[in-house]
Amino acid sequence: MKQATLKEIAEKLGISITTVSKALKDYSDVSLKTKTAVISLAKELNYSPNSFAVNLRTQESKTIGLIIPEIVHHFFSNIIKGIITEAELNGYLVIILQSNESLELEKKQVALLINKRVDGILISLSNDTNDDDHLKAILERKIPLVQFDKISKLINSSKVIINDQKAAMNATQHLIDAGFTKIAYIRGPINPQNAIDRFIGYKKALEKNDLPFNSRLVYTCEHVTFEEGVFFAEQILKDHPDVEAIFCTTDLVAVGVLSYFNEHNIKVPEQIALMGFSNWFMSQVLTPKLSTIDQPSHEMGKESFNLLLDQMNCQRKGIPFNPKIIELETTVIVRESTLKSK
Amino acid sequence: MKQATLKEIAEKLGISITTVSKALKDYSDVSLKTKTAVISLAKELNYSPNSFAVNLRTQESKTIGLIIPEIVHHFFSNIIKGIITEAELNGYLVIILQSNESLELEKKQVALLINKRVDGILISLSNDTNDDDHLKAILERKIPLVQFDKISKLINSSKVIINDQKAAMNATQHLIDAGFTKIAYIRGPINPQNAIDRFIGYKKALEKNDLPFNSRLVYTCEHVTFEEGVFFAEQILKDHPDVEAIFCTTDLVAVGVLSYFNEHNIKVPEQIALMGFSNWFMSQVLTPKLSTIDQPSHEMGKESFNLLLDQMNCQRKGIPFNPKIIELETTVIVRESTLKSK
DNA sequence: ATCATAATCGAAAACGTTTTCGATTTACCG
DNA sequence: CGGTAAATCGAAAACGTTTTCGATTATGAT
Repeated sequence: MKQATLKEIAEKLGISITTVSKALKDYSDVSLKTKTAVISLAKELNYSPNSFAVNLRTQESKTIGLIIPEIVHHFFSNIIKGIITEAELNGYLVIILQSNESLELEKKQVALLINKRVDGILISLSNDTNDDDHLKAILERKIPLVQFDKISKLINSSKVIINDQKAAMNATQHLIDAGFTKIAYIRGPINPQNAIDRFIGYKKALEKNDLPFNSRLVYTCEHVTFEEGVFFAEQILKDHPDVEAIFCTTDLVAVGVLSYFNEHNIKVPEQIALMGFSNWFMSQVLTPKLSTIDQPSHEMGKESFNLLLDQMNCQRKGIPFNPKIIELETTVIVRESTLKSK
Repeated sequence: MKQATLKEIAEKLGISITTVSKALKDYSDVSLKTKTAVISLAKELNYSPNSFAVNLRTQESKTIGLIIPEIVHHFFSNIIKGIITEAELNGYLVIILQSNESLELEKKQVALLINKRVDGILISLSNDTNDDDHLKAILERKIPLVQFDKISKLINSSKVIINDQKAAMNATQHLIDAGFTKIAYIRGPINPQNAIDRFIGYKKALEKNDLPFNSRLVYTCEHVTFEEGVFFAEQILKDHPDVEAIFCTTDLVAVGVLSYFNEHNIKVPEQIALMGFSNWFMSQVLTPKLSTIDQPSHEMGKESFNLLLDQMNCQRKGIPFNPKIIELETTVIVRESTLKSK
């Protein structure tokens, strides 16, 4: 049972391919009679256009590429879900690639997507990324591009982000308000913009409250893993036995810290308070429940796709497009791990 | 900066398109001299073949489709990771769709992938799926197909699964060995084969140990959520105050149960033991740590892709292909939630 | 019957590649 | 120098669609 083509329909009906094509696309210069004949035969033969041919002819594939550092990650998988559901609603399919936090792989994947001639690219940069050339290549080819979450400020594309500085400030302020003054910070890697911004937010909150900033209270993750959380928990205790609270760049690291504390009978928050970032599902089922910052991940995915869609539509119509930057709201989620009174 | 084509290269070199194409594909009937000339000019112009044209000509796109019930799910996102990394290594890209546990959407998505003419399809069925027609349509079109995890036995395709019956038997046996006899079971929905098999495994383990099977000890999830775990925890306590252990069809549900117990000061495992299934990451950081069954999710993704690859290769060469079924090993992970002695 | 207009259709080019097969050129040997 | 084999090249078809533009037919008014 081979796939039917326009040619077959045309031959069976004794008309031209052109007319069949036009009938199916409801052109006004086809008579009602032939239209209905074509449509019914097409249905009968279970015709559907050969997308390879359509792609070649129209120079677009209704397919976009998505490059993400890591899929097995509550925050990112939520974003993916937001993107692909929104894409499907708008007739687009999504090719997903995982850069594995490697710049090298990320560059290969960008090249791959350019060669595949996807209609647009969505990207969140890897922790390793300290270089723009591959993103510039996208812009040069005039391929619509949206960056989200981990972005490069220098690239003039649409972006969907949160205000990481403000969010980290709010988190730190919450700790201060809850009565903690000696607050250690486990920060993200040196490259990502959001790790930089969150660190600035932490510092600014201290300044604002006339608390001293001590760089020895800051620990830097390379890979942002559970294991690093465990490791730094021990380290912090050794370096600063009098630390009152720990703020982590992301929930996964906080869970590592908590795991170490639970293992060593250190009471959270009685002895040390703990604050995460991202509101992973698991943070609400831990003992104690983890205070954190909620990021609207699903919405971030949805907005990212819609910005890309806008740009792709402009592209098709030849209308100039001005990149937009969307900043989504975050909220402090207060749970048990930062409540001194308890 | 438009993309270079074979035609442009041919014109600049004063040779035919044919020769350019053959030179780039290292045909033996092109002289070394023209080969090097073509290759160097191609590199200079940054030539890469137009994939739309290649697809049309070769009738394949080096793209496969993946339909999965839910992305935000530790088990499934691990599978996805396994699939896309293995696919990329073999020169394939992956279009991911999420059926949202809905049969209707799953059918639409299968139709979408068929129309897109992907080279192959990987699918894990939704909980709603109690009907085969869309899968049959895939087979009829001779599109390579691999089912994994949640499969339909009636469809003659390759499959990658675990032995759910055995795994659930082992889990139940572990509970019995640990000294629990009155064991409630929170099972998965009625349709999925793996939910059926796990239930059978639970029953068989009871029989084997001459323990009575009581259908009132079995609770059925519709959506397999955290909330259902919470709900059934309360229900079970009400219905069977003397229950000794609860075995859950998946970790997420077990976490719901545990959450309810923690909230109501019911000690696990001292008062009631708790066993999950799937070994989600979070199960090891809960208090108490959750005993569970480990499923090799990453490997499941990898094997699934490789089975599909075998079939796609046979397809291309016209070699007949016999569907294979791979059964991966599971292991019981004993942690705190089932250790009576503690 | 004539002509203008509207309605309907189809030829053909184009998208860019791959591959078959025939044509041409070169090399070599007697 | 003639002839054969080997080396090198290119014309053309094919993949299936979309769209332009010219051709044909039908319609209606005069």
